[in-house]
Amino acid sequence: MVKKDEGSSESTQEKILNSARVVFMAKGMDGARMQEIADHAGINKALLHYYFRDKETLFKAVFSQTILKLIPALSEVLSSDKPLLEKIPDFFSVHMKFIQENPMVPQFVISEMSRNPGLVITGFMAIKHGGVFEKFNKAVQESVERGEIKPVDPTQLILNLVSLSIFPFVAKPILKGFFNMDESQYGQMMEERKKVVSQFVINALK
Amino acid sequence: MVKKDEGSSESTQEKILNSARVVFMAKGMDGARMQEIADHAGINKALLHYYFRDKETLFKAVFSQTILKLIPALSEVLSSDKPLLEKIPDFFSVHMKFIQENPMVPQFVISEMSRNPGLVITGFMAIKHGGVFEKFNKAVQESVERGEIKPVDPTQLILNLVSLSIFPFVAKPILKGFFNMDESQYGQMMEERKKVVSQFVINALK
DNA sequence: GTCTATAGCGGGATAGAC
DNA sequence: GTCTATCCCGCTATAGAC
Repeated sequence: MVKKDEGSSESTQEKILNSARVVFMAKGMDGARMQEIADHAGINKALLHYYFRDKETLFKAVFSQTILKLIPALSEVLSSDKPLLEKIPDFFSVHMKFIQENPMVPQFVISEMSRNPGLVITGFMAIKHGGVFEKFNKAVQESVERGEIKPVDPTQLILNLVSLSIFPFVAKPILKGFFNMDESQYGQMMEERKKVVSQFVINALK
Repeated sequence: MVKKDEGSSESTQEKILNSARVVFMAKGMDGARMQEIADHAGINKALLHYYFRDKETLFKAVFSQTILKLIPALSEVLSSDKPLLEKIPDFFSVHMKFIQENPMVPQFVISEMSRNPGLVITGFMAIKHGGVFEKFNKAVQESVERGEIKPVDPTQLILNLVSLSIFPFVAKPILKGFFNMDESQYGQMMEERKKVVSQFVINALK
């Protein structure tokens, strides 16, 4: 809708990818229009097809780029060398910061999952091969053995961490409407939430 | 794709709504095709438009029907008269059971939120006017005063409850792929989760 | 109420000049 | 590499017979 990149120093390819990211995230694969992406990039449709054969190709390029951005944020804290209980606040801090800076990503990933699960799964396999998960499993196990935390299934714990940090962003429009918050009140609540939720999880574990 | 309702005793209107629900949930508003809904209902496109003027009208009918199904499940436990700590397992049991029986609902709601936030927000206002939230607030406050639980922001607590129960369903394809689970293993994990997550929250509160 | 047939157009993709 | 012009299919929606 709005031209953004006129006269910038980005390459055309970069302009297209950035514009496509914005539009795909806002409208999803089906809702997005090649025309709108072209307009946003300040070029025409033909040139879009010159760089990316078709819509599907462009979408996949954007999607894998997005997933590759998400994964380091997910991995970073889980595989650090800190004791488990200190990882928790770090996890929420880093993870929620990433989502605040890329607010459309979780919703985008979740929405496109039902359209093309294979694409998403392939993307997330990258984490697995990094060994992040095994490392975290071991840290939990050792922490239990040292009596620092109650026995807990590491898989369920990760699910809890991710659930608690992602969901409130995904449900943002519902929350804002429901609690009658403006943007700054919502932001304040999410900021508060980083602390609240860390303490919540630590209490549950100790 | 598959005819389902031939010779059934449902009214045509019911057939349409049921088929539309299935197709819209699977493909979203943009991805759904009127032809597919017609096929699924065993009628033709023209008849679809006879009952529902256009696609938007049909979609809204399905959507509000869906929201109205979700809300009682959300409200039921929160506003019961049980002590707070007994509400927790009830909440997860009822809420997760609902989602298991209507697995596409959360993803549907989340996906369509970005397309039309107003529609979703209006739907959820029904809870507010039921006074469910105030009742829960009060229950938390009293429980804190009686020293049964640590002080906690009721809003954040609800967010925690909903996050913990909804997210693993929304992210189902990722989880199945990531942990390499088949359908029955996934189901078993979610069953296990009802207990695990109740205990997790109770530990965090006490 | 239910059907067949078709209008009408939005939008992805391509031809071809520069 | 970038443009204008256009094709053409898919899909919503409607006309009109029964």
